[in-house]
Amino acid sequence: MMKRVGIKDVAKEAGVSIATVSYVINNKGGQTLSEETKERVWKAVNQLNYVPNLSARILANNKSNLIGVVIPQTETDKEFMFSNPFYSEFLSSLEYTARKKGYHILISGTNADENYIEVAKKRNLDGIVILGVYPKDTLEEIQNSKIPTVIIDSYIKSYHFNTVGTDDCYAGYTATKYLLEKGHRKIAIVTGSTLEKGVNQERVRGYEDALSESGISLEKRNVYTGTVDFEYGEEVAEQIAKRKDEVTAVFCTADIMALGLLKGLNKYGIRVPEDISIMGFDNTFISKISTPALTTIDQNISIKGERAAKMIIGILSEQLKGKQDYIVPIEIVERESIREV
Amino acid sequence: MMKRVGIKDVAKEAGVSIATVSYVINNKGGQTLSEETKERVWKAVNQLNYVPNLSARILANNKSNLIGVVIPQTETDKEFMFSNPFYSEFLSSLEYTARKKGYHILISGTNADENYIEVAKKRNLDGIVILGVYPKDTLEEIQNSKIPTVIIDSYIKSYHFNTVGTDDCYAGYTATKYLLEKGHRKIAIVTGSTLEKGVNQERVRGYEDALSESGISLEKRNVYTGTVDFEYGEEVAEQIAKRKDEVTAVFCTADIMALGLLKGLNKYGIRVPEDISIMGFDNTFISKISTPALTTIDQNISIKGERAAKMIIGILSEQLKGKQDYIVPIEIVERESIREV
DNA sequence: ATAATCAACTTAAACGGTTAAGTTGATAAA
DNA sequence: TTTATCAACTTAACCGTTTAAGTTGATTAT
Repeated sequence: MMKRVGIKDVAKEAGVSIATVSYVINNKGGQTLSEETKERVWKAVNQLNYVPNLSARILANNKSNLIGVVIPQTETDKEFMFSNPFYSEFLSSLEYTARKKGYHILISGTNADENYIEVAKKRNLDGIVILGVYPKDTLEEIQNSKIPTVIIDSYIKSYHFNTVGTDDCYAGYTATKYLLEKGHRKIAIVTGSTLEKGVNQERVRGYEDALSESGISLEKRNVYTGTVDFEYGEEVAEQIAKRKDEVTAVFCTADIMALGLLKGLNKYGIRVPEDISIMGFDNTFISKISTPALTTIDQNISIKGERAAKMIIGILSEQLKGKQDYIVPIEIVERESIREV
Repeated sequence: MMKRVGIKDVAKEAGVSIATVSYVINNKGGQTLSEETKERVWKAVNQLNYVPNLSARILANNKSNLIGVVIPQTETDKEFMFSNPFYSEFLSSLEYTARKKGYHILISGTNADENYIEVAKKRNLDGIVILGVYPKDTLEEIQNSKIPTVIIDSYIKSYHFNTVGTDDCYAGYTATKYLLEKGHRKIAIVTGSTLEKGVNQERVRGYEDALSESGISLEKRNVYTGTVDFEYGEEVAEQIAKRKDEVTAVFCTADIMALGLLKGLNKYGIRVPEDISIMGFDNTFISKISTPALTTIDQNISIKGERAAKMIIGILSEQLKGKQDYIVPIEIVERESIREV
C-alpha cells in the first residue's frame, strides 16, 4: 500500500512550508498570503490529490465535525433497532442536512456493553442526538458529560437539554377532534405502554381533552395500551371485534399499530372505514400503502431530522445559545380510512 | 469545558511513564509488565475515567476501526435515501455486527459534491461497504483507491471486488417455479428498470428460465418494467386490469411494488388472491402488513448485513484473504397472496 | 537616516497516542 | 568474579495537522 500524501508532500511540491499549506487550505483570514503562493499550493494539492487527514486535524483542533446519533434498541428487536420507518426517515433527513453542512454522522444502537458517552469521548464526537426514552441516570450521565446534546421527542423537563419534538398533546387533540367532527362519538385509542411514556402519554391526554371538550365521558376500556407494533394492533382488533357496536372509530398512536388493527379487523369481517374508522399517527411511507390508505397525523419526520441537525450544528458553531427547543408542526393528512357518520 | 483526561494524567496518577500506560492498556503481549504495575494503571484509568482518544490512536496506528457505508440516493428521493426498508434492515444488522466486533459505522448518502473516497481518506476509514449500482468510472476509482471494499448485490464481474449478494437468478426461478407449481400458467412479472440493472435483470432471467422449463413461451407484454416503488405497482395494476383474464399471477421483483399492485388491483375490484395471485420479493417487514399478507421471497436481509460486516472486518483483520464472495441463501415464505389454481 | 510597520512567509510546539530502542538492576551462567 | 541475560520499565521519535511566535526584507512614517 503506497503511502498517503500528506501536507508535507504538498509543501515540498509547492516549495513552501507546511504551515503555509495549512494556511492556504484553511483560509481563515488570520494570515496574509500572496496570490501567487495560494495558486502554487492549490496546484500542488490537486496534482497530488491531497486530502487532509481529519484524525490529525481533530487532534490539533479538538473538533471532529462528527455527530453521534443514538438509536434505541429494544430487547426483542436487537438486530432491527431502526427498522422502524420513523428512525430511517429521521436519520436520513438528519444525515442529509448534516452532510450539507460538512458534518458526518456516526450511528450507534443503544447497547449495554458500550456506552455512548465513551464513544463520544473516544471518537471526539462534537455532539450527539438522542432518540428514544432512557432511564434517569443515563440522562444524568449525559448531562454531566457536558457533551452538546439534543434529545428528540423527550418530555424530561427537569434536565436542561435541548430538544426537538412534537406537541403530542395537541396532535392527539387534533386527531380526536377530527374524528369528532366527522360525527364519531364512540372513539377508542390504542397506544404505547408506559415504557415509552412521554409521547404516548401526551397523545392520550390530547385525546382525553378533545373528548371532554365535547362532553363525552372517558371510558377506560376504550384505551388500549400495549407495545407499539403491528402485532399489538392485531391483538386489539380481536378485542374490538367483540364489542363492535361500542366503537365507531379508533385513533392509533402509531401507523404501524393502525395497520395491524386494520388487518385484524379485516379478519373479523369488519370493514374500514364502513364499519370502523381508523386514524393513524406518524405518516411514514407505510401509511399510504394499505387499503384503505390511512388518514393520519403527519408529524413531519423529515423536518424533525432537519431541525435536529440544524440545532446541534447551530449549538456547536455557537450560533445558537442557551437552551433550545423546537416544536415541529403537525398536520393531518386525509386519506381513506375515515368516513363521516 | 474542563480538560479531557489523557494518557499523561493516567501516567502521573499511576506513577509510571505514558509508554507503560499504553502497554498495559493495549496488552499486546510484546511487553512484559509486572502484575502490580498493571493493577496500578488500571486503577488510575478507572479513577480518572480515562477513555483513549481514538483520533490520536488512529494517527499513530493508521487504523480507525471505522467502516463507511455508502447508500444510494436517487434524484427524486433526496432526503429519504434509506427510507427503503431494505436499507434500514441491512444497515441495522451490519451496524450491530460491526459494533460487536469493535467497529463503528459511518454512513453517507451518495452525493455529487462529496465523493466517498475522499471521505474514506479524510476519516481514515478502514474499509467501505457499498450498496446500490454505480457507474463504471466510480467503481474504477474505488478500485484504484485500494481501499478495502465489499459491494452488496452487484453484478460487476470485471472488477475483483469482494461481494455479498443473492443468487437472484435462482431466486427469480424459485419464485416463478412456486407459482407454476400452484398451477399458474399466465404469469406476469413486474420489475425495475435497466437503471438498477443487476439484480432485477437476474431475477427476470430466472423467471424466464422457469417459464421455458415448463414449456411456456415468454410473452413480452407480460414483463412490466419501471421504477421500483409503490406507485409503479399501482400503475401496473391499471394495465393488468385491462387484460385480467390474460394473467392469473404476477411476480413482483420487490415487495413495495407488490403492495402497490395489490392496492391498484383492489381499486379495480380485482381480488387477491382469488382473482390474481401475487408473489413478492425481499420480505422486509412491510410484506406482512398488507391484507392479504404477501407470499414472498425472503432474501434474508439481516444475514446479508451480518455477512457484509463480517466480510469487511475479516478482510481488514487479514483473516480473509483473496477475493471474497458470499451468496446469502433465499427462502420462500408463504403467506396469503397466492392461491392454488 | 533611523525606526516602526507590515506583508509574506517559516519555525517549532502542541494535540494524544504508539512503539522501537535504550536503560537499569537483579539473576543466572561461565 | 565477570559476563550475559532478562524482566520491567523509560526515552524519544513519530503519526499529520494547527497555530502562536518568530523572521526577513521591503515600505512607510518621523
